[in-house]
Amino acid sequence: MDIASKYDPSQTEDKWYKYWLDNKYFKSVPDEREPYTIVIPPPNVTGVLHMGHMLNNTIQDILIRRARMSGKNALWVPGTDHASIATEAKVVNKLKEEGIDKDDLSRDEFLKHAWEWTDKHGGIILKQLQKLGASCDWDRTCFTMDEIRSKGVIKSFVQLYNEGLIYRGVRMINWDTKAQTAVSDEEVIYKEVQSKLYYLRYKIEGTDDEYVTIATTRPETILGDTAVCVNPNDDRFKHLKGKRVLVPLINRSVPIIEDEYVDMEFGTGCLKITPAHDINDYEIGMRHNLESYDILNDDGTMSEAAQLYVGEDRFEVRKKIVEDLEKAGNLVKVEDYTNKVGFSERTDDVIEPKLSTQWFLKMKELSKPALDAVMNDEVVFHPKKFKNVYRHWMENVKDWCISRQLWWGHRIPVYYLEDGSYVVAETAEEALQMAKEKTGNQNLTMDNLRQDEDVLDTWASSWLWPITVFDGFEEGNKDFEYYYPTNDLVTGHDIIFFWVARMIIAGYHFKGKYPFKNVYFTGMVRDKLRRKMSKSLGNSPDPLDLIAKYGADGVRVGMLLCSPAGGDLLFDESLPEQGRNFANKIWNAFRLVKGWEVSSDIEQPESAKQAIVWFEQKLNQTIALVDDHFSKYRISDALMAVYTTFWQEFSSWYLEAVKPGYQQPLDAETYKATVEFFDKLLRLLHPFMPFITEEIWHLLDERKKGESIMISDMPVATGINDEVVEQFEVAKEVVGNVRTVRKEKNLPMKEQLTLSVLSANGDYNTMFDEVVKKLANLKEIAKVDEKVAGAVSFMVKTNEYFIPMEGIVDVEAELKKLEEELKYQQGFLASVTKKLSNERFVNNAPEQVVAREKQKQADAEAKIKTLTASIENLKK
RNA sequence: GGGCGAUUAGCUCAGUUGGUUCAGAGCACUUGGUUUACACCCAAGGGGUCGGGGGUUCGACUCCCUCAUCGCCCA
Repeated sequence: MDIASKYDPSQTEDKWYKYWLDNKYFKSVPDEREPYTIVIPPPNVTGVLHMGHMLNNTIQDILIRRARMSGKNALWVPGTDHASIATEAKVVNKLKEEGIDKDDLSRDEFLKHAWEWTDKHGGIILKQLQKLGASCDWDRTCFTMDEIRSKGVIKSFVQLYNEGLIYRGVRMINWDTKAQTAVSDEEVIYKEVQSKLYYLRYKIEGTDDEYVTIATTRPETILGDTAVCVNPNDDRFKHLKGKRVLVPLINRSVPIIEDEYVDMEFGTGCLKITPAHDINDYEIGMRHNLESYDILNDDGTMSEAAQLYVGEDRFEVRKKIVEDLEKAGNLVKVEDYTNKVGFSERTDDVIEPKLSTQWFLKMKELSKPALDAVMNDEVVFHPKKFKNVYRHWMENVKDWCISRQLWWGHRIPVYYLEDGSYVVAETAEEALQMAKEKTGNQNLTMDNLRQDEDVLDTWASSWLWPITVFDGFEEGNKDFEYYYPTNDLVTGHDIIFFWVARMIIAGYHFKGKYPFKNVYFTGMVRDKLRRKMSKSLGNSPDPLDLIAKYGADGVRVGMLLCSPAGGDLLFDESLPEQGRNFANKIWNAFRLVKGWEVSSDIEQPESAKQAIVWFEQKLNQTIALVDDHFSKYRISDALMAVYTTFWQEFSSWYLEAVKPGYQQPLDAETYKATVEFFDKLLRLLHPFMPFITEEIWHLLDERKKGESIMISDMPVATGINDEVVEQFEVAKEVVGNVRTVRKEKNLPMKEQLTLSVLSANGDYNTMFDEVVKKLANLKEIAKVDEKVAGAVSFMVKTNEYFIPMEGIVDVEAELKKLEEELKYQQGFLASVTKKLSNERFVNNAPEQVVAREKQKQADAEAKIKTLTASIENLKK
């Protein structure tokens, strides 16, 4: 058989993905098996795949494939998110490029454009996931704005409203002037910026030349000032009590008030109060019954209430007003200042705190069960450290502003009557019925009702995701009953509040049960310089290019090799390269095995028998280790365990040990065992590297039509004999020592040597002698009763080994080596003896530990005896 | 300003209830090796006072305090 010496992923990946799809292996329907479910964190419908998705979905696929091979009914539900503000912004931009202004469109016209855009670009990202090998049940693909999901969102709103948890109110919210909508606290990103601190003086009313000086970073907001505030404990301002000052330029008379909120150390100790445009000022305003002037329009220009600069942009006004204040003699000084300013996560607009009428969800009571669930590990976080972060947020949770002044989203199911009152209903028809009952007027028609213009926050649909993907708001839904709660959620820790916390809240509130049992938080993918990967920095490789270059398996391995749960992953192309190299290693191991001529006429060599005895145990040990890692969600460690087992143990030790001589056939028994080992290793590897394992699995042995490694059984450990594994480690050490001697003494590998062994306590174990002979290229291993003269020696455990050198032994070098070893052993013995002569150690330490120390002591003593004798011998 | 976390080999990180002279892995590096699966390879090797200081303990990379540096989240 002619097999290429390099593995070529492009020849296999699409082929096998199609095969899996054709055979419907990803599909899941409820049956008698135990379910294992993951719901995908839905990517933005118009988004493109980035490295974060790669990491995330690789992990999900690994979990799903492993569960599927372990006898579970595994279901991975895919889908996309309508991403209200992000998508709307994209559509607005696209229309602008076409010369269309959103303001000129009706709601319906705009939505038509948005749907067209969604249909065109939506789902590209899911196609990209298929390249990665994602084994999602694509027939179940959901969209947060499709019919079923929308119905669930509306139902949940109505329910929460009826429970008294949703209210409408005027509150200070975060206003995005670009998107012209409110955004939630979580959508505001605080960034440090270089700005100026302006010191402005306000004339005290009724005086000619007395002033108070305040400091502000936002001088344009003085037009909305309704007070100046000092700390009541501040002696400097006692004389101002009860007086009033005049706001510069507009000469509005405002009171001087006292509030402990004011930091006496900051600025001048005098604070201007603008209740309409600062959250703290707002609260002070509430306490002191201050007036409030909203000086900004929704687009960020000055409003009529500002009196001056009406219609001009807030940042332009900032420059102008400083000049005007200077002219008017109110500007005292300007200092450089670094402060933190809130920016919109989506539009990067500077957020304006603004008073606005919005819909809110009361969170305090709602979050209680969700907080408890995580604290007592009913929902388990991996890694645990995120429990603290979660608790902190949940204990300080604020009401959630759920309305957005956008069109792309779920329209709020609130219907206003002409008198300003409203009804809340799932449909317009129901709303009309309720309105009729409410007013007693049976003649009302739809025309008398006006639905709220706003839509809901995107997360108000995604927080229901684990429920709505199974249509869980329908009573008695079989799918929901079978698959819910789901098992694992895999997501970035950056959306712990946006999404994870709220899903848990929704799970308990609507279904009385957690939505998922485990949460695996991935880190952020960063570049080598620890910068977040982003489009604007251009530091993110295109995942599809990477797949083309290194293969999906290679990229998957690369993502995982360096991604502990919750820790950031510093991405570098050397990672997928390492993954690709590993794939090639597997390929060549296969090439070797497949290239052997197999004969049932020859006897199985003793060395092969021994190697098989060992590897069977070694493999068992690895299987158990991998199980253990998975049970603790140490997925990188699990991969590393299989990686080293395949590369070091299987390829470098086992295959070398059973390999026949050049152009010699292999006996049938060894071949059979080798193929079985290979098969098990492939199955262990399959969740990590689905494509190459499927390819080789089919080439390795006869397979029936429709068979696949992805539905084969995950190997299970069947009792490990540690003694065998340990003994082989000794054999490895002997081989390694012989190799070192060869190198040091320039003995070619081809030259057969004789190894003599002197066993101190007669416990020399011959279990793997034949393997040692083969791998070290030895004529024989001879047992001797006394030291061999004129030989190079080394020790493994308490046995001393000799390689005769026929007169070319460098006595000085040998002596030096032995004396170094002796010194080390003496130091070791000293430390052990010290420990053992410490009564408190012997009395306090566990028995096992003491016994181990005693064994160490005995071994060291034996070694020292041997070494001393050898040195004496050499000196003769 | 509040909180969380990190600091271990040149780099990225493990080190799982404190117990082998336990300081480890991968990559990188050095040296040697190719007619006999793979140079995307094989073999051998160098390299760290576990951020500094203090404490608890028979025993500390591991627990406590403190300082320094860095990162993240929140206001």
